[in-house]
Amino acid sequence: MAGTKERILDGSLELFNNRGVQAVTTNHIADHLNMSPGNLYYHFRSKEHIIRSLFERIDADARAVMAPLPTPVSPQQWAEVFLHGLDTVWRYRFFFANIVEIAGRDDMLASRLRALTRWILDWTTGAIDALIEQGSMTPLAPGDRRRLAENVFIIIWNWTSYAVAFRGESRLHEIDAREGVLHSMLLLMPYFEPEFAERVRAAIDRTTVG
Amino acid sequence: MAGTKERILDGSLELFNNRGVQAVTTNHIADHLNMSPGNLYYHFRSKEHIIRSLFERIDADARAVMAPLPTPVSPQQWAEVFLHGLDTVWRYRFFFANIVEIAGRDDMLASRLRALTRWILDWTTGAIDALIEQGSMTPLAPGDRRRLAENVFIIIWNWTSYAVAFRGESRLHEIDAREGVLHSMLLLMPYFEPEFAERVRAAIDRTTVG
DNA sequence: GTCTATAAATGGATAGAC
DNA sequence: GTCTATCCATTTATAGAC
Repeated sequence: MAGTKERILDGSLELFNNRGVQAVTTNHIADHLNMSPGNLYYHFRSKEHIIRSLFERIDADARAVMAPLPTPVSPQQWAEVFLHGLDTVWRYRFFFANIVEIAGRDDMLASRLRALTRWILDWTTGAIDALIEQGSMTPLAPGDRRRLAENVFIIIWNWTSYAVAFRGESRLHEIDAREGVLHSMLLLMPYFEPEFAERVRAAIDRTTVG
Repeated sequence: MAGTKERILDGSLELFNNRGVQAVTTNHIADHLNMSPGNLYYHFRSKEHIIRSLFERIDADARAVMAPLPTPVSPQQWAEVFLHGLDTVWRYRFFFANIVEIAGRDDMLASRLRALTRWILDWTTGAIDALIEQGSMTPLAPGDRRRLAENVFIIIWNWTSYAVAFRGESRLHEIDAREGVLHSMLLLMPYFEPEFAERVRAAIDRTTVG
C-alpha cells in the first residue's frame, strides 16, 4: 500500500502523545496498526527515524504558520499566528514535552531544531519590530525585544506540558488553547497600544482553530 | 556505611543531569559508585523510588527558598528568591526537563508535584499582591495576576531546558543563571515602579548564588 | 510490501552467600 | 550492608518466506 509510511507516522504520533515516547516501542506501534514489526522496519530503520520524520512535519508546519506578515499587521492576523502555533504544539505535544531527551540522543535532529528555533525567534523579533514601527507597540530596548521573543517562545512551547502535568488536563481531550494564547499574549500586552490590545483580545475570543 | 542512601542519590542526580534519566540504568548508577546492583536495590526498591527521593529534596528546597517574605519586600530579597529558584532548577534539571514522562509514570509523585505547584503559585501570587499593596507594583486584574504568576513559573521551570537544548549550553558547565532571572523578571518589569525595577536589576547583577 | 519467527542485547530486579 | 550470579521480561532489529 502506498500510504504506509504516513500511516506509521500518524499511528506513532497518536501513541507518543497519549502514552509517552519512552513507553511506546516499535512493536506497540506495529500492533496498534495491525502491522508486523518487520513491515514497520521495512519503512523506518528505527524509532529515531520515525521521530525525525515527525519533526519534518513540525518544521514545515511552523514555517507555514509564520509566513511573512503583511504591513500593517492586523490584530486578527497576530492572534491567528499564536493560535495556530499553540495548536501545532498541542498536536505534536510528545515532541515539545520531551525535547531534552529527544534532542540529547539525536545530534542531527538537535542541530535542525536549533536552526528552526533561530528562525522562529528571528521571525518573532521581526514581528515585534514591525509592531513597534507601525505604532501598535511601545519601543523596548533591543536586548529586551529578543528576551521578550524568547519568553513568548518558551511559554508557547511549554504551555501544553504545563497544562497536562500541573493542571491535570486530560491526555485525551483538547486543552483550551485560548487560555494558552492568553498567557503568551499577556507578555506583550503591557507594550501594546490600548486599542490594538483590545482588538487582539477580541480576535482571540472569536477565532477557532484546529 | 551510613551515608550510602545519600551517595546513591548524589550519584544518580549527577548521571541523570548529565546523561538523561532515560539513558541511565540502575546498573550504570551502581557502576558509577563502584557498588553492586544488589546493594543499590537493598537501599532503593526501584529507579522510581530514587527519583521520588530526589523529588523530596526539590520539594524541601523550594519551600525553603520561598519562605514568607517580610513586609515591605526589598528588591534584594525579591532578586534572591528568583536566583535561588533558578539555581534549584539547574541542580535538578533532569527532573524539570522530563517532568511529563516522570509524572506520567508515577501517580504518587504526580499528585505531590501538583500540590507543590499550587503552593508555589500561591506564594508567587501572594508576593505579587504584597508588592502591589506596598506600592512597588501597579495593580493588575486578579485573573492576570494569576496568569502572570503562572508565566513566571513556566519561564523559571523551563529556562535551563531552553538554555541546554536551544542555546547549546554545555551539559557540564553552569549556565548563566542571571540571564534566566532577567528573562523571568522581564515579565514583571512593566508593572514595577521605576525605582523598584532599577533596584531589582542592580540586585540581580551583584548577587551570587550556588 | 508484508508476514512469521527469532536472534541479540539490554535492563530491572532478586536469591543467597558473606 | 554488600557482593556475585543470574533470571526474566522487554526491546530492537534482522532473516527469509510469501
